Amino acid sequence: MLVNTQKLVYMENHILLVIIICNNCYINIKRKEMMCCKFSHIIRLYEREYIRTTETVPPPQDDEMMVSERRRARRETRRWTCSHSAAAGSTGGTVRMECGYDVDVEEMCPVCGDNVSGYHYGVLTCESCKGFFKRTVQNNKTYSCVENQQCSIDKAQRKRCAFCRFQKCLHAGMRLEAVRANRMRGGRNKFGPMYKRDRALKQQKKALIQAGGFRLGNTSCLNASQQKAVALTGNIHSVTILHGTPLDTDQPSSVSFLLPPGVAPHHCSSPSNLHKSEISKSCADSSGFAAGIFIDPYDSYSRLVISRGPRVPPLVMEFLRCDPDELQLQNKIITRLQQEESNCQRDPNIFNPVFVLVDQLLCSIVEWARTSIFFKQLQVNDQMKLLHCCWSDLLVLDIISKQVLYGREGSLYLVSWHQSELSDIAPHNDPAVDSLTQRGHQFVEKLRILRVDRPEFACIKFLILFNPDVKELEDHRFVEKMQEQTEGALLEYTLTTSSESSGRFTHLLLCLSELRSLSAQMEDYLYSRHLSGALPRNNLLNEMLHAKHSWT
DNA sequence: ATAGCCTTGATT
DNA sequence: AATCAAGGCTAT
Repeated sequence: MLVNTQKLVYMENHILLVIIICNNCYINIKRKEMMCCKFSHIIRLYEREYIRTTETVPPPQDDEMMVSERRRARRETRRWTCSHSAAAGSTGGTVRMECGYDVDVEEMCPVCGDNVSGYHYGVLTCESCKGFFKRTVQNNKTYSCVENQQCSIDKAQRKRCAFCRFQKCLHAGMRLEAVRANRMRGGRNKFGPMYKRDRALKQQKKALIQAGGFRLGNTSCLNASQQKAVALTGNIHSVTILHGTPLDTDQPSSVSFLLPPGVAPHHCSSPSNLHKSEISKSCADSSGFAAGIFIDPYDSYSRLVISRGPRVPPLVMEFLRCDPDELQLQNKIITRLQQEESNCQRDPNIFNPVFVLVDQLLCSIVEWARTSIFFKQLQVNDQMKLLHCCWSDLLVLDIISKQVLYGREGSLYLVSWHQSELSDIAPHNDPAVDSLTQRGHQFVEKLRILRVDRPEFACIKFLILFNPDVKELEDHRFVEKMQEQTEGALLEYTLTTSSESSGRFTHLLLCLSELRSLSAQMEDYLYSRHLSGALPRNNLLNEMLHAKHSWT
């Protein structure tokens, strides 16, 4: 396939990664055509830009390494403190504060506020509460409270009321079943994955706080209550994590059905269905960075922020910020459709607006991915592998989410100012298309009933994008970690918006499986059209189809 | 009884 | 081999 100048001029309005993806295909398919100098020039431009963007973003730190480093620091501090206090003849606790050990608010024991020493019986706690919980459970102790069972438990008073201390342990999430009946030493228990997930959640918060620090100058500008709020979010919840796409048609050759004026998006009643501009505004309201990071429920300003809607976890907020501006997207689609139509005036039969639309959506999806948080840190090879594997899932999700968020029943929302009747769009006799549109329609209805909102769609997009099952990734660990963090963020969000515990989260993951099945069907259909020569050549859709099938 | 440190052993 | 969350030991 030849790259012509017109195509490149057209594409420079879009994204350089599109060209890089084409580049990959050229390497695989027709290496000689890579020698096109204009093309190579743009590749170089992209590479320069890629290096520039990745160099400015610090890589996320390995959470396990951080935990082990912190522990080592604690151990050293403890030793230092002990020797120091022995020499000074004082108790360790106060000296520790003076020795310069960076007291991390996130390391406070949820029971007594002492420094945590690691995960114990399901929760990050201090050594003393670990021992207390163990003794209580192992020896079947029963306590009683001489007051009104509401004793305050802190480091100084934790010995005063064992009853309230134990209650607080249970309330913090410490698990009776983690104390071994057979008293076996060593080894690991079934809570390992839970600890891992909790670490991922904490790491996600840390990454965002660090990112916030870059913009704010220094995290030390947080006040005490803000820091405390950061520390208090993110307890482990006992959840079951389940691990577990269309509407393309043969069209009459005209874009007229897309162009008339008039219908504004609706179905945006939920506070979570904010458009990007609204999200930006909400972010600007909160220290110029992701709203919700520094929320303290006891602070009056934060209460004001909270009262506007559910607390959106910081990572979800970042995902929302990555969402492309819907209006700009629509303008691109219209411009491209008009452009393609005028290009095809001599031969109207070769112009198919739906394929142009799908191709343009694909371009936008790739642009979104390339500029998105974390994804842009990956090497280009990994970016391409991930996109080659998930483009159809993202495409279907994009179309489906538009129907759920902005569409009307019985209509197909394609651009904001016009909703076509399904019957206008799909006058066909192709059973494959019928099946796809029917499945797509049912799926949209299902998601409408579920009231899936923008933050959830944003998370699902990243869950699709960071797929650790993609083979031969150079940085598989990073992708895996991002998937975990995204899952954690989605879980956290659903827990704040839904009363049904982790049920909604599980439900959304099941929807994701359904989406993948739908997208596989769509891809098969598109590929069959591609083989029969019905798809226009020289576009991204073509490249994607080709790339995926040349891999598998 | 408490709590800081040590030992153990499955998992990575 | 390193990790780390269990249980164990023991000075207070």
